[in-house]
Amino acid sequence: MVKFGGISGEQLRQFIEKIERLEQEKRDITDNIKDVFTDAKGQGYDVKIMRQLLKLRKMDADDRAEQEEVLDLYKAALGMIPSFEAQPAEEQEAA
Amino acid sequence: MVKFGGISGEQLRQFIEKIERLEQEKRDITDNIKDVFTDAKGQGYDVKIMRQLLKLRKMDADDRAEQEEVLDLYKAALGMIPSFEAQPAEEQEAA
Amino acid sequence: MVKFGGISGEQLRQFIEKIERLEQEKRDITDNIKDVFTDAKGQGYDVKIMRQLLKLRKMDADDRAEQEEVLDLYKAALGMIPSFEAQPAEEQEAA
Amino acid sequence: MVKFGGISGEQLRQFIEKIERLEQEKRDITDNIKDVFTDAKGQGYDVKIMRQLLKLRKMDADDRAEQEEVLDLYKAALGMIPSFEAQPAEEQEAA
DNA sequence: AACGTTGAAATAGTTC
DNA sequence: GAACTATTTCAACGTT
Repeated sequence: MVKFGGISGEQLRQFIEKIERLEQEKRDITDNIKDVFTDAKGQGYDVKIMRQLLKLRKMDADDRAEQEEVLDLYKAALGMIPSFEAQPAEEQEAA
Repeated sequence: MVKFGGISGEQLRQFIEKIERLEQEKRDITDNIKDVFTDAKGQGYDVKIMRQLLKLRKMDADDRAEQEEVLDLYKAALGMIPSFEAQPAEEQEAA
Repeated sequence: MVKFGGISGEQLRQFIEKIERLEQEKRDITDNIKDVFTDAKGQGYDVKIMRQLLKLRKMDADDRAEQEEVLDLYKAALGMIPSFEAQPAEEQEAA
Repeated sequence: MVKFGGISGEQLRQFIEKIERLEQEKRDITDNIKDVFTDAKGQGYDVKIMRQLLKLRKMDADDRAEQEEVLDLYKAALGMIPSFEAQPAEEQEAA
């Protein structure tokens, strides 16, 4: 049921504005993060590697196992398919 | 179930190569676009302004329908709630 | 203290941990937003419509300045070229 | 008679519209690619792995060497920093 | 040619 | 589990 008029409109407005405030905070934090990366870069650190570090740290043991599983699957998929040599530009004759 | 070897590998290879072909086409088109810009520049046109023209026209063409849709919903949902103005930063004239 | 890199490793660690803290804050805020939606839903409001409201208000707030800027440029660049309409789907009033 | 009118406006319009046509073609191809992925998925293939295959095939030998170099660097960065254990949530046993 | 900026593509997460 | 949205990542572009 959608509420119209009176106190309900006021309530909705408060919800909306609260969310907008929170989203603004989120944006601020995103900017802060960007600043930290910029600082680190200025100190000679490689941002790309930093991102990899963060990603790795974010993974707990379970996720990491899964990740390796995916990697294995990928290797399996690649290695076991005879017609796949991972050379994008070359054709080989069918056996 | 992942398929290995035999006809399945062939099928996968065909999917992959099809995608590679399509991506190549995409790259070709990108190059064509670049060429058009180069031509236009050679004719004395300002590429930067051309890009903004394209952006504007895209907004006009793509977003207008969606925007109006959103607007309709907005009006329906909100138009009757007196305490809600929907223009966060601006005042409109009283009806 | 440490044999590799000394202060550098420490410094990197501080950058990383700072980012992790900020990302945690972001996640917290995301959760807060979710909670607000949940509350609003509990009060009978339609979350989907609320999202569209937010979207519209964002467009109003953020894009208006940029849009006008683009528009000015567009007018400048194009206004004098009679054969160029720039409103692909609509007619404008005759001058 | 203004100097910006006439044939110049026409020419600009042609450039713009040509680009718009090319961009549309690009979008069509993107859609085609999506369709191929959907087909492949329907045949039981894992889209994520397919993307990895494509990425790998895209890399020629040089790029792959560079990639491994990056990986090594990452390992170096990670392994040589004693304060980095890459287990964010766990305590490490004292040495 | 590195740099930051911006726009597109991919991934992850959420809802129905 | 399928679609939609949000977030993150990647690549192109102009700039210095």
